[in-house]
Amino acid sequence: MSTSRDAVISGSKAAARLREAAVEVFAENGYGGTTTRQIAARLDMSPAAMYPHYKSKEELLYAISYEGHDLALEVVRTADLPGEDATTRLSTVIARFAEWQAEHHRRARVVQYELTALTPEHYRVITGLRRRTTQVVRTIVDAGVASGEFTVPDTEGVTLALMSLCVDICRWYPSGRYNEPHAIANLYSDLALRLVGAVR
Amino acid sequence: MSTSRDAVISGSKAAARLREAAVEVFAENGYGGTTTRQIAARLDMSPAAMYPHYKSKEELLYAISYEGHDLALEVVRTADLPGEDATTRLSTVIARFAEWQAEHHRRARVVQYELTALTPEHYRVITGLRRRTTQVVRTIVDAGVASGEFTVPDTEGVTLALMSLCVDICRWYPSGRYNEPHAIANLYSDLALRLVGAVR
DNA sequence: TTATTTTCTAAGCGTGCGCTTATAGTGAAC
DNA sequence: GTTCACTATAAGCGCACGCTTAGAAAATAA
Repeated sequence: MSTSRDAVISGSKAAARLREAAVEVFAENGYGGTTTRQIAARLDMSPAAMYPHYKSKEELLYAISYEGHDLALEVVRTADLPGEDATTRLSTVIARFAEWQAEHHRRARVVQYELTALTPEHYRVITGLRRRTTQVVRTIVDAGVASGEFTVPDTEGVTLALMSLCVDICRWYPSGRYNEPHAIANLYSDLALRLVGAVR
Repeated sequence: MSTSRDAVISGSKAAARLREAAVEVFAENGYGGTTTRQIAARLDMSPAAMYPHYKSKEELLYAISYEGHDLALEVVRTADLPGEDATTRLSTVIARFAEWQAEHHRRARVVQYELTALTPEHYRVITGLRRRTTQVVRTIVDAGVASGEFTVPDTEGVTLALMSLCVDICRWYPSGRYNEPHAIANLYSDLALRLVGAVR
C-alpha cells in the first residue's frame, strides 16, 4: 500500500475537483449516507465519473483524509517557532490550528468523523499523521513545563484537551458571535495559555 | 409532532432493546452506514422487527437522540447545586458531565454526530434540549463572574469551550491513561476552573 | 377459557446502490 | 496528422436497501 502524499491523493485537476465535491457531500450526509452518484452529479458528470480517478469510494475518502491531515500537520509545523519561548509558541500554534479548523470546517468534519469507514490499513496511516500533529503540541507543553512557564496537572491530559478543543470546532462552527476564524483563533490561543497555567 | 419524553421513546422492553442495539451499530458504522437488518440481527430477530416499534429508521434515531440528550440534561441539572459558590458548582457540573460522556461514549457519539440525519422538525427538538444543557453551564459562569470568583475574556466563548471539551470526549475516549470516567472527571473539573480563571 | 390486542415473522416490492465493461471522445507529443 | 495515453460516458449487473403486507404467535384482559 502506498502511503506517500503524491501516491495517495493524485495530482490531476479532475481528481482534485472530485475530492472537493466529495468533501461537501460527505460533510452534509456522512460517508455512509452519500452515494457516488451524488458526488458525480455535483460536477455534472456521469455516475461512473469517479472510477477513472479512484478505484472505490473508500479510496476517495482515504485521499481526502490523507490530504486533510497532511495539511493540518503542515499548518501546525509551520506555525511552530522553536526559537521562541513556550508561551509564544503555544499561543501561535493553537491560534493557527484553531483558525484552520474553522476555515476548513467541512473538510475537517469529514477527515475527523469518518475515519472508521476506512480500511484498517488506511486508518493506521491517518492516525499516524494525527499523532505527529499532537506531538508538536505536546513538545511545546513539555518545553513550557521545563522552562517554568507552564504549570500543568498532567502533560498528556492537557495536550489531549488542547487538541480536543481545536478538533471539535468543526462540530459547532459557526456559532453565535464565533463565526469568523480569527475570532476563534484569538479566543483559543488565550484559553490555551489558561489551560497550561502560563505566567503572563 | 410529539415532543414529550414518553411519547417519543416508547417504554416497552423490546423498544428499549432496539434502541440499545441501534446505538451500538450506529456508533460503529454511522447512521447512513447502518442497515435496519443489522440492528435486528443483533437481537436475533427478523429484518422487519423494528417496525412494530418505530415507523422508520429515522424515528428510531430520533428516539435515541431524544433519550440521550434528555439524560445528559438531567445529569447536569442534578449535579448543579445553586446554593454553593460558583467554583464548586462549575467543578461539580463539569466533573459529572464529563464522566457521563465517557461512560456513555458510544451513545454520546450517536446523539451528537448523527443529528444531521434527523428531519428538520426532530432536529429542532434536539437542539432545544442541548441549548438547555448549555444554559446550565453558562448560568454558573455568569454567577462566578458576578461574584468575582471567575475572570473570563468572554462568557459565550468560554461556555462554548467548556461544552466543547466535554462533548468531544466521545470522539477519542478511551485514550492512553484516560480510560476511566473518573480520571477524565478529575482532569476536566480542574481544567474547567483554569478556563474561567477561578481564584483558588 | 375465550376475546382482544400487541408483537413478531415470512415473503417480497420497488428502488437505488457500488462498481464493471465496452467504447467513445480528448488533448499532448512528435 | 497520426499516435497514444488518458478521461469520460452509456448501459447495466447483481445485490442489498427501507419498508409493506398478511397473517401467525404470544401476551393480556375478560
